[in-house]
Amino acid sequence: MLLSLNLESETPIYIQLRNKIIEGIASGELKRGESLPSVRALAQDLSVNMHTINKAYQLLKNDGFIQIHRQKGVVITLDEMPKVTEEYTRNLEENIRPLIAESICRGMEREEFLSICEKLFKEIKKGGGTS
Amino acid sequence: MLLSLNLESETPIYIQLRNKIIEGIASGELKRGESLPSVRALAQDLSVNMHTINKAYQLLKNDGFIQIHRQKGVVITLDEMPKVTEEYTRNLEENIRPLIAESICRGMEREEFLSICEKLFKEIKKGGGTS
Amino acid sequence: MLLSLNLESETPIYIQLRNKIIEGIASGELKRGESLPSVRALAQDLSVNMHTINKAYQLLKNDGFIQIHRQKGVVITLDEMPKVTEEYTRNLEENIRPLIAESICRGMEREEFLSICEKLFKEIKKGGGTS
Amino acid sequence: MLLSLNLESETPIYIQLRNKIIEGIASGELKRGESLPSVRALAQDLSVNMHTINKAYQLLKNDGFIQIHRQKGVVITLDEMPKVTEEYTRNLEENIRPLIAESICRGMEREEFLSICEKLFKEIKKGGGTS
DNA sequence: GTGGTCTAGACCACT
DNA sequence: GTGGTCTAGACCACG
Repeated sequence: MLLSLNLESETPIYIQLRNKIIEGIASGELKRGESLPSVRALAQDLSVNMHTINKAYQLLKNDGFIQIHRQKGVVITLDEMPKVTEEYTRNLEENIRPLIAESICRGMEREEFLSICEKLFKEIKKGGGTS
Repeated sequence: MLLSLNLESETPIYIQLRNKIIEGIASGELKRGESLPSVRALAQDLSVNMHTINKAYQLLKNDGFIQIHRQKGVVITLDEMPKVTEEYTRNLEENIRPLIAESICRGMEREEFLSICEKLFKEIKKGGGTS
Repeated sequence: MLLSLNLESETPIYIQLRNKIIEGIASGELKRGESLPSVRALAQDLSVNMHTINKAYQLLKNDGFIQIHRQKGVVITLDEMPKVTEEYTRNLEENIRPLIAESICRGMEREEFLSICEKLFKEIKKGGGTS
Repeated sequence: MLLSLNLESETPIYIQLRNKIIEGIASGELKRGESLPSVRALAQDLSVNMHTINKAYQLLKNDGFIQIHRQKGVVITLDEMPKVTEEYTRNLEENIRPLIAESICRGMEREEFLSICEKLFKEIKKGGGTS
């Protein structure tokens, strides 16, 4: 799996990293039990600070996407994937809401918005998208 | 228009404010040419600092949602609202993409995601929503 | 002479006004000895504050473009027009310099810049341009 | 690169700063990818407030002249420099127009004006100029 | 009274 | 140590 970062982005690197890995899981590119590079290795690979990688991994672990074993290293969770909790949905809505509001202001039709979402669904499931 | 802020949120106050105002425009609660409170007045109202309000206003001005009028003060833009530009769409996709990816991981069906979007569309257009 | 103002512009109204009048003189639309509306009349016409008009007139008077008589009112100067002083040139250069610098950065050729200037010269002398 | 400010000038400090940096880019003194001092360092250097420097940097970032890089700090943009857009040209003309109008009033010949521009072009490209 | 500019100093997130 | 956010309070230009 290729991880590309945008160092000028406003999005913190560790969040970008988290998102890429989640996208990898979503696309099926990263399978349950598959192992991820060690903090050190990945840090060197991407030439970013170890702490940054660590932070991303901790986030993913706390959400239950990955497991960190002393010896086996970092692997995509073997347990169940996290579910759609009520909290998650609330959070999701809170994140989408302003995006929809702005789209409305700019005159985007509901259908257009939805079709963008559909497109992204397909793109991600196919493992497409480098962004 | 009632503006409520969440001071404990991770989202910076000025972003929250920006979003609320955009939502107000989207819902039709704020109409073209309608004036917004002065920087100082709003600051006192919300008990936050003048500069924080100003930052939100500057953002909105730069995006073309409001105008800072020499005489009338701050008003919702009388010119055309900003459009759906290519850049906006690109940005929008970049913002939605990780949300969709995570939803997929958590096993949310495409239909469910889309129906949440539809719900939000309705909610906003009706001027609903407390968030 | 039609004076149009842009109330959302960053340029203060009284400066805009000053500039318009100077442009009127440059184009020949306003001739030596011609009279300008009184402060009150113009203020009402443009629906701006009297102080604003006054400020513009004072600027023009101080630079020697107009004369303000108790009885005859405001007229384009009957004396000699102000000249190109050393101070004026220094000032002019200071104003153009950053514009040229930015143009260079953006890859504009010297010829293009000069031709824009030539175009403006013609436009103004013909009394063209509403901007 | 030596940055000198005029604290008594009417031009806000952050604009002066912006202009100096753009001039530095135009002259070639500041090259693509070259890094600028940190907000705090420059603030101390010039004995102005951090926020003032920041404002200048934000302006330059928004226009695409610099990037604020997560690791390297502030650098002259590595991407393409901003171009001569239609909007830029419109703006430029609006800025030059009153300067030309006044020059005409004062009896400056078109040739003289153009030769001043040419002189400035040369001066800037050579990295000259103290202003 | 309005926004624009500037200062001083604080805390936090990120690397 | 970096930029980002926020506060508090001051002065000025504009209308």
